[in-house]
Amino acid sequence: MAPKVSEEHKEQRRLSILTAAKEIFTEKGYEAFVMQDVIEATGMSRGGVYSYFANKEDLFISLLEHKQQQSSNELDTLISQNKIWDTIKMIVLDFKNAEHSDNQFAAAQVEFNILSRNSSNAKEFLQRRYQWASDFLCSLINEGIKRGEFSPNAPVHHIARYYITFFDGLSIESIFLKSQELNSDEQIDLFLGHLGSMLGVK
Amino acid sequence: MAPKVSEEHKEQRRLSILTAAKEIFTEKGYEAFVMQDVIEATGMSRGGVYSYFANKEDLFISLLEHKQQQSSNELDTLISQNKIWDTIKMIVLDFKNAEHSDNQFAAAQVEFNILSRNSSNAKEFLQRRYQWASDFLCSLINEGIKRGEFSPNAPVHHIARYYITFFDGLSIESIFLKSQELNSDEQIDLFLGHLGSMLGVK
DNA sequence: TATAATAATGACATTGATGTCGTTTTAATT
DNA sequence: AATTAAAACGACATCAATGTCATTATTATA
Repeated sequence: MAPKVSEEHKEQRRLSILTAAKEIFTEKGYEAFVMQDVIEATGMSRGGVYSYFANKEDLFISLLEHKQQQSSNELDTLISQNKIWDTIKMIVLDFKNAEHSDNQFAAAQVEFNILSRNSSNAKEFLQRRYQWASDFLCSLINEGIKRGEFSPNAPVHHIARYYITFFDGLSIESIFLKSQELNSDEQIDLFLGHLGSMLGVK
Repeated sequence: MAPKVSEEHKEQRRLSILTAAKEIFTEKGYEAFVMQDVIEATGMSRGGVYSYFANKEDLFISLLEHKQQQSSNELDTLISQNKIWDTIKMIVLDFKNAEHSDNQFAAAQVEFNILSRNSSNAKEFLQRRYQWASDFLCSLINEGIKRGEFSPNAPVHHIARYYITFFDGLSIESIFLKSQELNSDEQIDLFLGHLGSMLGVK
């Protein structure tokens, strides 16, 4: 006559699956991840997990959406309190100091991008996500222009995409190279120089 | 008392497997490729194919080695007949005009890079290969310096790696985006500008 | 033409992951 | 305490791919 548990409880469950999944995706990457892992990690049953997420793809997309929501909020406050160029530098340099696990998860994401190219669901999601990232960067740059910090010498959306490309490239390579073989720090410095000159930072 | 067939014949067979495999890797990507595909495409038997290549990984690595040998020769003549900067521009701009299938194969390569991060065999191969590419670019730049074409404002090997990173990034993105969504042409132009300025082209 | 070495075949055992579904358990309501 | 809606369980059928190996076919030599 009544639902067995509260919405809250279900949300809790969902979250605990997502949390466990994130850890496993980070550790093993996307392809190697199997549902069994999440079943063991949460202690739930096969059917239980499947009642929350239809499959691995659904699980991963939900995870990305969840993360996106979080970081979106954080960024808003960051921007309101700092110069745009300082914010950008902060984000970029964060990549240098990122936890190993952050890089590992970024790798899993790249892997997902690639492996999902034949899934129309995932592809649509990825295109939206790319668009979102690109738009976000554009709006960041435009805000900088409005505030008089930048006068770019290339179309804003090209700069934004160049930015994304560079970090996608770095993400892949960090998968199979140690950061000193890759010279990622130095590459990031070079990139930051180019970014500054494209934006015409004053 | 005699081997059944000539070395030539075996080499021929090997080559025909590689050729078929390349086409399939291009079409389907690395992960989706299964040995059955190559068996059907060549008309050989399962055991036959396996007697030439131990598994998918072995097949793909052999394919890359074969390709590398080919392009290495082509490049040598290119360099001897042109200015280094013109050669570099040619290579970069080739990316713009590349056949769709070339991009597709590049995507399969990126996929291989990522999926093979837990295979020590493949990882070692990839590290060697990255080193080779990086060294090749370095020697290209150094030749340019010797000829008085360049005076770079950053360490040569950082420039080389930056180059590789950019194209790796572009390869990934071209997997799930059309080139006009990606603005790959414009990104390449931006990149070429940065490359020119890093190299101090005269 | 016989034979010996080996290339080529394809059926098969094995593995591992997936998603489903009939059953059992649980807890909110009466 | 009894009822009942639905949450959770886990055994299972299914599928797809892998690599092996006993058998068969082939061809260069004797």
